[in-house]
Amino acid sequence: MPDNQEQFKELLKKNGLKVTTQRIAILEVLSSRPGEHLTAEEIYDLVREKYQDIGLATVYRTIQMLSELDLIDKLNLDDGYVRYEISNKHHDEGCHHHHHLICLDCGNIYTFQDDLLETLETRIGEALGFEVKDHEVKLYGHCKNCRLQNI
Amino acid sequence: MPDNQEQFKELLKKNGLKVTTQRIAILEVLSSRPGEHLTAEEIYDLVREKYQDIGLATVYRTIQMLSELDLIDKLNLDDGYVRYEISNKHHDEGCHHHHHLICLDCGNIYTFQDDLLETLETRIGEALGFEVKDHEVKLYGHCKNCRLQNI
DNA sequence: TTGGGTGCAAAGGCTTTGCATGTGA
DNA sequence: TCACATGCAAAGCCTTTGCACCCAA
Repeated sequence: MPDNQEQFKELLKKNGLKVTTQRIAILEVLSSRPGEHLTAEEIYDLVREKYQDIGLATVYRTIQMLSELDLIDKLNLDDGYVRYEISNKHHDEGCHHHHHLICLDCGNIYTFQDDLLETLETRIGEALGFEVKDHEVKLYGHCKNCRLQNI
Repeated sequence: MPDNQEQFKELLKKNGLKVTTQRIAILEVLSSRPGEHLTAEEIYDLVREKYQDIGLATVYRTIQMLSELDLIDKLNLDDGYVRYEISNKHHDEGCHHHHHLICLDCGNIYTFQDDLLETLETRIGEALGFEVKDHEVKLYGHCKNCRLQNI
C-alpha cells in the first residue's frame, strides 16, 4: 500500500517523529496481514524476514507508538501475549473497532461488526451519563466448524 | 456470609479439594467486596490483615481454583494486573457476567447489565453459526462526574 | 496415616529501560 | 550538526513452579 505508506510518513512528520526503515517495515508487516492478531515476537520474526538488523525492543517501542497514533488495535486474549492488528478506523470513518468471537475449541478468532452495539452504547450513555469513546467486546463460545465436528 | 461459606465447603469437597483456612479466608475477602476489582497482591494484603501466615503463591493458586469453579470473574484492564471479583452467576441463575464501563479520566469502573447484549449474541449465533457461551465487554469513555467537572 | 495444600524462594516469560552508537532532517 | 531512534543487554514485574514441610480427612 504505497498510498498508505505516504500517509504514514506524513503522520510521523506531523507528530515530530522520524521516518525510519524499521517503522516502515513494521507497519508494512501489519498492513499486509489485516485481521491477523500478531504478538510482538511474531511481528519481530516477520520483519526480520526482510530486514535482518532489527531489535525486539524497537518492535515494542514502535508498536506502542502505532497504538498511540491509533494505527493499530490491541487485543488481549489473556494468554500472556498482547496482540496487535492494523486498525480499520481510518478506512470506515466514524466506525469503532470490530468485535471478536473467540472459539474455545480451536482458538480461532472471528470478527464481526454490529450496529446494535452502538445502540447499546447510546442507551448506556443516556441511562448513566457515561460518554462511550471506545469499546472492546469479546465473545467466547464454539464456532460453526467445531460444533459440526462435535456432533 | 455463613451460608455462602457452607456452599463453598461443599463445592470443595464435591471436587475432591480440601477445606483450608487460606481458601476460606480468600473467598471471604472477595465475598466481602462485591463489585471491587482486586489484584492478587491486593487480595494478599487484605487476607493478611486477619491471617498473617499466608503466601502470595497460595493466593495465586487459590484464585486460579476459584476461577475454574466459576466463583470469581477475571477482569483485565491492560494495566499489567489481572483483577478478580466475586461472581454473581450463582445468585441470578442464567445470567452472564455484567459489563464494565471504564472511565478514561478517573479510572473508576462502573458496571451494568443489559439484555440487549443477549439479543446481540443470539443474532451473531444465527448469522455465523457461533454458539456464545461467555462474553467480556468493556466500554471506555468519560463518566458523569468527570464530564461535569470538565465543563 | 497420607496425599493434597502451603510457604518460601527461585525461576519464567513478556515487556520496558539504560546507554552507547547510529541516523534522518 | 544534533536530537531522536535503534540494538543490545540488563532490569522489571507479575505470575508460576519446585520442593520440603504441614495438615485436613
